[in-house]
Amino acid sequence: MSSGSDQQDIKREKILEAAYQRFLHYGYSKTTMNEIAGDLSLSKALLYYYFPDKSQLYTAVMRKLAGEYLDKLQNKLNKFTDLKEAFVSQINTQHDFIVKNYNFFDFFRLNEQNLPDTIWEIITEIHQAEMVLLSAAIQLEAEKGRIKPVNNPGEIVDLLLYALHGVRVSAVSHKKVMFPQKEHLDEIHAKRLLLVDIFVKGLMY
Amino acid sequence: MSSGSDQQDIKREKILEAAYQRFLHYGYSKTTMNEIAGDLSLSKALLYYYFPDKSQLYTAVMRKLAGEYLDKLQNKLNKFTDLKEAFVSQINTQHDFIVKNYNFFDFFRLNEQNLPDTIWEIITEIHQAEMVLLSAAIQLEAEKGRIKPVNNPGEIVDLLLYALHGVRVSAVSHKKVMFPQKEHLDEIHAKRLLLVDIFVKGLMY
DNA sequence: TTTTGATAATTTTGTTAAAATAGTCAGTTT
DNA sequence: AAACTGACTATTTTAACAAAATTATCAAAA
Repeated sequence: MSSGSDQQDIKREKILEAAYQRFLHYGYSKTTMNEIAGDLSLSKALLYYYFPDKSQLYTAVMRKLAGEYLDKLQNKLNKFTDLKEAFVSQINTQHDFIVKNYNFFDFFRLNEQNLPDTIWEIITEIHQAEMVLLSAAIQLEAEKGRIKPVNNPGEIVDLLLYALHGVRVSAVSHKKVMFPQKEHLDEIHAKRLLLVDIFVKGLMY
Repeated sequence: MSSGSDQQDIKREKILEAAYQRFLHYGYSKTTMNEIAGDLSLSKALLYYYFPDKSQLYTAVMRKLAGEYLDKLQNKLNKFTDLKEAFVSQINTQHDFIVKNYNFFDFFRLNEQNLPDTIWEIITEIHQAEMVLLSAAIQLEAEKGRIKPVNNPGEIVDLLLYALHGVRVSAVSHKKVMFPQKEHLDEIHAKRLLLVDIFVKGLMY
């Protein structure tokens, strides 16, 4: 990382920030490279000096957000006292993250099926980081004897994360896909808390 | 239902069957009304005598399938001995149903976002029927004192069904949407069994 | 009442041209 | 040399249109 000069890193950050604001307000497809350059009073060509193309600029922003998200998650998980608390932290942190950056993910809602591979890589990275953190939490809880011994914590975490992912808004607007509507986020959040509650009890003796 | 003559009903059934075969092999968009008519050596116009339009023909087939699915589910759920068994029945029956009719749902995979309302109505009907059956199972189990008393069984069933719905194939092919790939169905099925196992335990004392 | 051939209406597909935007590069500035 | 730009090219998106395929209708026949 950061093989360039400090000056370069600072400019890179500025571009990232300007791009983030644009993507957050207008989404990927309604943001042009010209506009981002204009916001910074730079030429478009300079953007290409710092980033190979538009999608990799978007990806870089996404990567930054992911880093911030994981940092926050890690901080919270450093001081959990029981497993449920750990899972709840995950849900809450993710909820806040989604709410805050909702419009940024327009890109996801539109492309749905065929997101670029780089995006999937980041999603996978996040998923794996969560796996590590939460698996450790399970392990610890098992060692303390508060839940049944688990031979494969990763499998359990994986299952829970996917189950949580599936918790979408109920019958009325059954028409759900991978990305929920903004109005439903709180309802989803509540359901997830309930699921975690039941799930954790299911892991106990 | 069936306000027409027996003859009419028989013909209707034949059309439904021919349409089902076509949809199963080629999916909705690659099936033309001419082809269905051709399979039965009828004129296309006759299809419109029996069904108002193509999408309602598809819907009628779907409705029939849904009926068969729910019948099977109801039969199994009539003789469950504990709650886990009931949930497992649901998973198994649904799994068989999806495997058998996989190609029929091409329509779903393609349209994804904007399925016609009639389709959503059927999905909602199925969901509600499942809710009734499984809620009753929970109620019964609670009365027998095998799980904690539940003030709102529907909420629990709803949660489980959505959680199960979210159980998709893991990290590698993270690229999943509402409809899983055929090769992954068995893996998903196994995960769902595990989830039900934990979930049911979580409902116990 | 059931069925059809002929025909109308609509949707899909393919073509093209224009506009918008992404992306490149020779050359200038610091 | 590193940071930067204006002018350029390449690619993608959009709109307009015609042709083809398909859905849907209907008057008349069986």
